[in-house]
Amino acid sequence: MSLLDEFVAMRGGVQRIAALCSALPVDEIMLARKLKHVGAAISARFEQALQAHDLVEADFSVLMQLFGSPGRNASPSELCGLTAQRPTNMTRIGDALVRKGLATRATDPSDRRRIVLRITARGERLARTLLPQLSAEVSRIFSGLGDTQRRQLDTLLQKLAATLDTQSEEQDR
Amino acid sequence: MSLLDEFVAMRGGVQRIAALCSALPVDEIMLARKLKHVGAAISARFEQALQAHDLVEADFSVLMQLFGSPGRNASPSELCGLTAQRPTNMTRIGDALVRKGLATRATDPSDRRRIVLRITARGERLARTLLPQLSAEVSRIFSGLGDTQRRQLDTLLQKLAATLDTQSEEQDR
DNA sequence: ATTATTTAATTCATCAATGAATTTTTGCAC
DNA sequence: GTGCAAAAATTCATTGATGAATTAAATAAT
Repeated sequence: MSLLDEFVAMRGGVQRIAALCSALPVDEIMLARKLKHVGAAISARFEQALQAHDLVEADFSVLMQLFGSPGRNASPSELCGLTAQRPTNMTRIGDALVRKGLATRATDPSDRRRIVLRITARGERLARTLLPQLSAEVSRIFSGLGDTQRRQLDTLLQKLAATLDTQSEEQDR
Repeated sequence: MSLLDEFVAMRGGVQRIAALCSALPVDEIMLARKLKHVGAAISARFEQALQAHDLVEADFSVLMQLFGSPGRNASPSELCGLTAQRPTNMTRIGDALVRKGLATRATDPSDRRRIVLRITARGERLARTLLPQLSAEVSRIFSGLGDTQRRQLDTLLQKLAATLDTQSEEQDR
C-alpha cells in the first residue's frame, strides 16, 4: 500500500478514536505519524539501493564516514558520534565491514583501548561507486520540493529537534 | 547527545566527504537524515511514555485502533491496514495484547480464516488512561510550531509521500 | 606509587520486525 | 461438484539494534 493510502487509513482510524474520546489532537497525531513513516520510507529506499551490495544503511553510513575521515581511519567511538550509532551496534558494523573486506581493524598503539578502523582500497572503490548513486536517489526524493520548501522543511525539522532536545533535558532533571 | 549536536556532527562528516567527492547534495542528505532522526526521536518519546505500561508503540497503536473499532473488535488484517504493520508482526502484537489481558482472540465463525481481536474491559481502561497522556505528549512535541508551520509541515510531508509513492510505482513497473 | 575513576570496546541476552514458507479456509471457474 | 486460485493467519529462521554487564587500558586523585 502507498504512503498516501496509509495516511488516509490512519487518519480514519484516529478520527474514530477521537469521536469516542475527549478532544484528541488528531492533526498533531497525524503529523507525528507522517514524520515517522516518511522517515522510514526514505530509509527503506536507501536500504533497497544498498542491498545489492549487501550493505545496510548504518554500514554504508559508517563506510562513508571512514572514507571521509582524515587518514581514511577512525575509531568506533568517533564513528558513533558521526553517525548517531550506539557502541554496541558499531561493533557489529565494524565486524561486517571487516568481514566484507571493506575495512581493517587494528588497535591503536598510542592508546591501546582504542580500535582503529581503516577503509581498504576495496572499501574506497565501493564508496566511490555508491556515493553518486545514492546521492542521485536523495535528489530524486526531494525533487518535488523547491528551494523555498526545502528551507522550510529544514527550519521545521530544526525547530522540532530543538523542542525535543529541551524537553529531554527538562525530563533528565 | 542531543539531536541538534548530532546534526552538527553529521553535517561535518558529510561535508568532509563532499570535499573529496564530486558535488554531493549535502543539504538534501542532511534533510533526509534529519527527517529520519526526528521521526525516530518522536517514536522514542512514545516508547518511553509507554514502557511504564509494558507496551511498545505498535502494541499501543493497535490497542487504540481496537478501541476505536466498531464493536470494539477487528481482525489482524484490518488492523494491519490501520496501523501500517505487517501481518507477521500483527500476530506478535496480538499475542502480546492477549497475554497482557488487554484483548481476546477468537476465530470468526462466519469466516473461519479470520481471527477477531476484541478489546477487554481492562484494555479499554488502559486506552482511556493512555490516550490523554500520550495526546499531551504529542501536543508538547509540536508546541514549538504555530498553526501555519504545522500546515507547512503537513504539506511538505504529503508532498514527500506523494513523490515517494510515484517513484515506487515507477520502479515496480 | 597505589588506588579509584573514566573511557573504549566488546560480549551476552533480548527484542521488535521482516520475508519466505506453510496451513487452513473461502470463493470462483468450469 | 471438483479443482484451483486467493486470502488470512501463523510458524520459522534471520536480522538489526539495544541495554546491562564485562574487560582492559589510561588517567586522576591522594
